[in-house]
Amino acid sequence: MTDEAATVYRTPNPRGQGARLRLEILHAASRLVSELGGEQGLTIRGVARAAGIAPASIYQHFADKAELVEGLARYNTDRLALAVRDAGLGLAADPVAALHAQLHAYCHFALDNPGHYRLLLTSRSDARGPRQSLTPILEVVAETLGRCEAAGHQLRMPVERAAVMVFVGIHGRVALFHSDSTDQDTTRVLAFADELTALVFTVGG
Amino acid sequence: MTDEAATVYRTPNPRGQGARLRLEILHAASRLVSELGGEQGLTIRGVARAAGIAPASIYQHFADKAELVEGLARYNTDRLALAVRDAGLGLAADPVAALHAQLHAYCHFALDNPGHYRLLLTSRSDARGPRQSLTPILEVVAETLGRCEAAGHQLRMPVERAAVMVFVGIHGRVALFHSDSTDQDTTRVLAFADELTALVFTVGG
DNA sequence: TGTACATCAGTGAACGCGCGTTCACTGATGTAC
DNA sequence: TGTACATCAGTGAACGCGCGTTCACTGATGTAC
Repeated sequence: MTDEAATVYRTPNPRGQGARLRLEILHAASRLVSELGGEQGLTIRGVARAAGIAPASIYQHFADKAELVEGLARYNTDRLALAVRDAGLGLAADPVAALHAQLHAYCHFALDNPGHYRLLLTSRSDARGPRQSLTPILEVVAETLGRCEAAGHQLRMPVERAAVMVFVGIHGRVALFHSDSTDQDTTRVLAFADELTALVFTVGG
Repeated sequence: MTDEAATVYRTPNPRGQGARLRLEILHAASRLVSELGGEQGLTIRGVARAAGIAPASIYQHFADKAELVEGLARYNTDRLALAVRDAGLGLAADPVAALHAQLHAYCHFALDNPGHYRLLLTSRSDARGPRQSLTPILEVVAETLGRCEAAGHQLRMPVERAAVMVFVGIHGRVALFHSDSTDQDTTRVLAFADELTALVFTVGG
């Protein structure tokens, strides 16, 4: 019997380690969101199946489905923000390089995790919308742009506007990439990001 | 009994006019997509309720749910393409004005019909993706940009690239608008479109 | 050291629901003879 | 002009399904006395 294991009780986590299952659930849900390409079709029962547990077990860690989805969105927003921040770290000396690295990191996350990207832009967590959750990233970009300007790279508009410009444009490009299965050339998305970035400076580069 | 009417047969369309119901179904579904803000939650039974008919009646006009959704996407893509085309019509003398009018028309459609916009960008009609369906619009924009260039407004890049740039950027802005209930100032989206358009020219305007 | 008990991690079975789809039907209207 | 029949627009009732959620439970492990 190949699926005998499935009918057998999962060996419980040691006492006090119940929170481990919470992470396992989030991982399983993440996997599912990746496979499904979004929130649509994501079900409590499906997550339970993917995690190898009983559906009821999920309710020990999430009050309901909405809370699970919200937890998932938050989890992945944090991952994305970290990736962008980290990308600029060793490049304080060359702010333009840092800017490109950060934007490329953003693109890579979005391209490698279509389902999650869609989820964190779609999900309407009651209190804070996606804009709220993406604001930290915008601020990082704005700050880097500011350092570019200070280093003598003249902008065609105020720093904040430029940050929105670049960010929003890249978002559009990524969204189009996701919705068109024909256009699967990652490098073209990165090229677009570079090209758009060049536009906000008076001299491209 | 208030809902007596609901339990009564709809008076059938005259013979040969059965196709009318197809349109009524599409209209009802459109209304629903607007209310729901997207494809999610759109059901055959819900459409039937909204149209005041029996669920089974839908199958006379659409083979299954997928075909209904595809018909809906096509219907609205056509509406959008027409709106953009029309916006530039009386403005052959001033291509820059035509460009702005077209892009504003695009924004207005997207802002006024969030559900439809989401739908036509999300829906994966088996054969042609959204890119295919949006291509005509891109071509209209490219053509107008070409006329701008011919009229002496110098572009910072080839016409096709500029069209993609503007189009994709606006799409990003609109998408962000939709996903952030805080940011409901339509004029800012239009301003963004203008600002982005200015960027692809050597001198803004 | 023993034992009763509380706590913890996790489960099986059931609930009511709305869904997509199918099928044999109804009743009105046109057509052939 | 009458009548049998085909066609058309649309329907009611039922199907099987997977869903979210609840509830009383199981069995292991720690704690109090």
